[in-house]
Amino acid sequence: MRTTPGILHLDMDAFYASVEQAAKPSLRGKAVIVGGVSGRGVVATASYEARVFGVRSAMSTAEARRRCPNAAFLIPRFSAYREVSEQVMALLGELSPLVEPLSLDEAFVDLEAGPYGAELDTAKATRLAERLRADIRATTGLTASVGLAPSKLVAKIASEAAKPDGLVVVAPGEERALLDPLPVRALWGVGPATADAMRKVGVTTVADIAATDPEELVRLFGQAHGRALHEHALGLDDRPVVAERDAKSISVEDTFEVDLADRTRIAAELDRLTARCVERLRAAGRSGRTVVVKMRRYDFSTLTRSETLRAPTDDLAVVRETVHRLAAQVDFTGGFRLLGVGVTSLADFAQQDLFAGQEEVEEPAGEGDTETAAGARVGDPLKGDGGTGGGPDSPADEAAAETVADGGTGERNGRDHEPDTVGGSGDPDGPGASGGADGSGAREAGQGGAEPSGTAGEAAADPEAGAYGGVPVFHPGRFGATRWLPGQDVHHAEHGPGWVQGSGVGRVTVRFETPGSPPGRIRTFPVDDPDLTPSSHLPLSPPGDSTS
DNA sequence: TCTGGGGTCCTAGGACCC
DNA sequence: TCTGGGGTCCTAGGACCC
Repeated sequence: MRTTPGILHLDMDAFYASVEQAAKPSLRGKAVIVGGVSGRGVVATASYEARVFGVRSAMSTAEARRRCPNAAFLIPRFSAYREVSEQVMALLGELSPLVEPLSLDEAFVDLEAGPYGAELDTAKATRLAERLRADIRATTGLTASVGLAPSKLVAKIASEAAKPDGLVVVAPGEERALLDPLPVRALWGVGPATADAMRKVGVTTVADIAATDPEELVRLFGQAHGRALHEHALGLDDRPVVAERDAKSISVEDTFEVDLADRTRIAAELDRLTARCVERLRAAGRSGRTVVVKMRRYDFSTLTRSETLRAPTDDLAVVRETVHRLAAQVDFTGGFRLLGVGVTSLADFAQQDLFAGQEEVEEPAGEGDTETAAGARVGDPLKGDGGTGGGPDSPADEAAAETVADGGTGERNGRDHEPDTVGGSGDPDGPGASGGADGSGAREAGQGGAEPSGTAGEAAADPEAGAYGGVPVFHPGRFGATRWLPGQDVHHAEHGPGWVQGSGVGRVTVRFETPGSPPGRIRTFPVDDPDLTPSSHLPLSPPGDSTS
């Protein structure tokens, strides 16, 4: 346990909503709600002005509209948030190389690992935190709350206590004074279900948990959770700050405004999701071995079906076939409100295309060689061992494989009926041919994207923004209709930059203002006005630039 | 007009291996 | 042959977090 409050937790205040207020002068001081704006949307972030009316994160947008009908309801603009986030994370990086981002607006910093680590005491840590908050305000115009404590657990709770725009320092030995009176929900890992179970046995505060027999907690909440709960309630937490974490899964999902019951439509949506998922997989330079399909029914019951391939893949056709095989296992009666496609058991294929065509692929010798991209992608599937005890197996050798090798495991999931599972398009050819197939696969995935745009950052942002609105990003004239989403950045040939305030009945209302301008005025146009185009976000101007 | 999207971690049971 | 313990892999579901 540390003897200084050397762990810092930073949490930006009402982050998305605050960025919107900074970007849109007319919204400053007003209720702003960022999230899904469709019928099934939920609130991502509400400004403090909106919270007065009881609007909270994760509340349905419908409920938020009831509580705060005059708020501005905006779709999230992730590319703008990402830009601000990078500025903030850069400031954290000046304090220590050990920065662990939890999301765009939250991070841990291990101050002891940084340049001030040696001289660190409570007073020094406090000065660093105050300077950080001032720097964040100076460069972004936004406020942040900070917790300083000897552990991650307490630092996070301290930053929560500091909100908004505050700093709370917890010196070693003071942890329990902060924790004891808090409701159990304050502890990390205590959600609605755990809190409910605790209430039933008379445990409502963190002090109550601390006073409970750990064995009782294990009985109620399982080995891992039970133990952690007791330790955390005592303020004990020695988890380190971890800078780089590799993603363990990549997934995409869409909720539909109306439940989908039609098989053809569902298949088409699964294809779209698969393309997005594989696109992101490849963009990350990864490949995955387990494919997951997620389907949520009208009653919110959720089912998942997964299949583990014999080797990792990033091949669109392979993933698509697996997805359809999995979907075929479920009963479509009643339809689905949500469909999702994911890939887990990720492996690195970061160098794949750099060495395509150069790298020798020695199939027989390539036992588990994940360094050789093509070798891993092409050779391993043909090996077909997959750790299940099966023997040699390849698309070309299907019959032989069935009789010779795969004991019970191969049959168990019925995969052997589908020799294409791993081998891609069933191409039994050598590595060279498959390498070529992979190249075209990459192009295919790229073209499948909504907006083939220049940077990886943009490509990543677009699907997110599109998903929130429940429609793809705006395409002029596509399908003969246009849809403008509230909060969206636009540019008008005559009036310049602005943002969509609302649209309907063939008209779209735009407010023309920029981060550095005074509050702007509103104008209304036909939705198909050729002078009006979507645009990328403008950078936030430094505070003080504004004339307002 | 109840309940987004992208993740992580844990549990439990069955199969299989030694 | 009728009884096992430990370990790993796979699958499904669920709690939780931001």
